[in-house]
Amino acid sequence: MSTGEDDEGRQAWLRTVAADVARLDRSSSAERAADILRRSITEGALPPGAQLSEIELTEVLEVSRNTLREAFRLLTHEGLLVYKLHRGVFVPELDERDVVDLYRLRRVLEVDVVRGLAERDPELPAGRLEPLQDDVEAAEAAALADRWAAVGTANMRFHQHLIGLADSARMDAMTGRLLAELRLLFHVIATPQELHEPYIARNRGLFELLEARKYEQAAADLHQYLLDSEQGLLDAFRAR
Amino acid sequence: MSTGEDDEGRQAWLRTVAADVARLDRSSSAERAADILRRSITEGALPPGAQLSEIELTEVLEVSRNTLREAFRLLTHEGLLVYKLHRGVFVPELDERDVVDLYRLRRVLEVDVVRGLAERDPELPAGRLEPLQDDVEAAEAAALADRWAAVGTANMRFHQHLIGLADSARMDAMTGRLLAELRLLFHVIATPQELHEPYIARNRGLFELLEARKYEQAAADLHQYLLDSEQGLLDAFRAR
DNA sequence: AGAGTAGAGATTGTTCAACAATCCTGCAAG
DNA sequence: CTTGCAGGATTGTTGAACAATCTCTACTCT
Repeated sequence: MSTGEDDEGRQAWLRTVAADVARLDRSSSAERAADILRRSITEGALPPGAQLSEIELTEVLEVSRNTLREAFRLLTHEGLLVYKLHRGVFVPELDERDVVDLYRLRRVLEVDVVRGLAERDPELPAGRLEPLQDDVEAAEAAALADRWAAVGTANMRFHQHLIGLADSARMDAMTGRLLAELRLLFHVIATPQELHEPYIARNRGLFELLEARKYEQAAADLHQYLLDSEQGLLDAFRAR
Repeated sequence: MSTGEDDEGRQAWLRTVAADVARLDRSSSAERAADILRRSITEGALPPGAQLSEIELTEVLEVSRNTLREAFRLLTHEGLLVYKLHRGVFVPELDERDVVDLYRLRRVLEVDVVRGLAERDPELPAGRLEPLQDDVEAAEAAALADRWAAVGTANMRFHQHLIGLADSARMDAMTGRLLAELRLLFHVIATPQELHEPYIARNRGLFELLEARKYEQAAADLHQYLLDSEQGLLDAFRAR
């Protein structure tokens, strides 16, 4: 390995490796258990209101009670579980006020990210929008296959990647939480198709505006997009 | 207690009591330990970079290792500690990029809250600004007594209460985290006076604008306020 | 019959002791 | 100066035990 090569590329490579390493030595037991539970919750196997028995789960997940409780704590702070003292952990039951709260934050964060792109457009490396494109196409493909849960997932990832453009670790973390909670809300909806379908095309529209660097219009569109999405969720909620 | 009294006051009272009860049956051990550690960290007794030994702390805090680890998890998700697998927990060392990241979020959230006040001004109950006034006065009093750490605390509370005006549980939680991390940054600053002093008057100015319902101007002021504050922190950082 | 209550059983909160897995230190060898 | 290898220290995880609290049933009293 020669010493005088370009520093920027080397730095980028170092970060990639560091990220890989960090992914490898995941604190295993507790986080592995949390991963499994997280999927069960976001995919709806554990519906809102369900209680998670410690004894039962120690057997299923094959971890000790202490480790399981650490997994609970992890998920608690992601908003996917709530603790009730001396009564156990439950999958939270979100209501319409949570919808309003979540969408308010989504609007603030996402719209700001898109607006902020205008200022730092020059320094934005090429190919930065690729993850967004992949998500759009994944959603379209899933829709054709009538897999509406997968459509919802792809749409979520689209927004997560959108926030990712801001290069803010804290925004990423917050968005992860917000979207996880949103998933919780989706499970009370009977017909996921009409909930997700309209936003496949709108995501593509948004992506194309970003690609064309029309950031201000993209921000305006996104704002209305999120208002509509919120309204749709509220309607579905009241009709349940 | 008569039955026909005004409902709004009663609702408010019920919430107060509920909050008190919730505070009482705090999951005790783990959260109590976390409280102590939190104060030690935010007050600087545990400086950034310090490692927290499990054995040592079990003796000091008089809790078991398992409970202590749960306290660690709590603080980890507040951003006040970081886990390094098989190496222990550490007080994080934030750098200039974190300053930029934190302030970006502060600007987005706080400015949006103030802007949002314009729309819901009518439904805003009287006395809602009182906590802000208290914080302003506390800061002024602490400054007169040359207690600059207390000034910093009061200024922090001012912003926390400002966010509180939005009635968003998630914004409150996020702000709590952001401000806690900010406190971490303050400890690398040698002279807290020049860092906090300018913002006593600016907080009062902001409060008066809010009281006068000049929300748009308040938002603009706050935006610049936070830009200046960020710059001050960055300068102090580079001069360390 | 219905309301209130006491107690049994189940679940969570917390502790302790032990062992496995990993990291850090210092030292020797190349 | 780097590499490889003990040995000691620290963390990760487990299982069992006991205390504290909740829930539900059955009973008593009016």
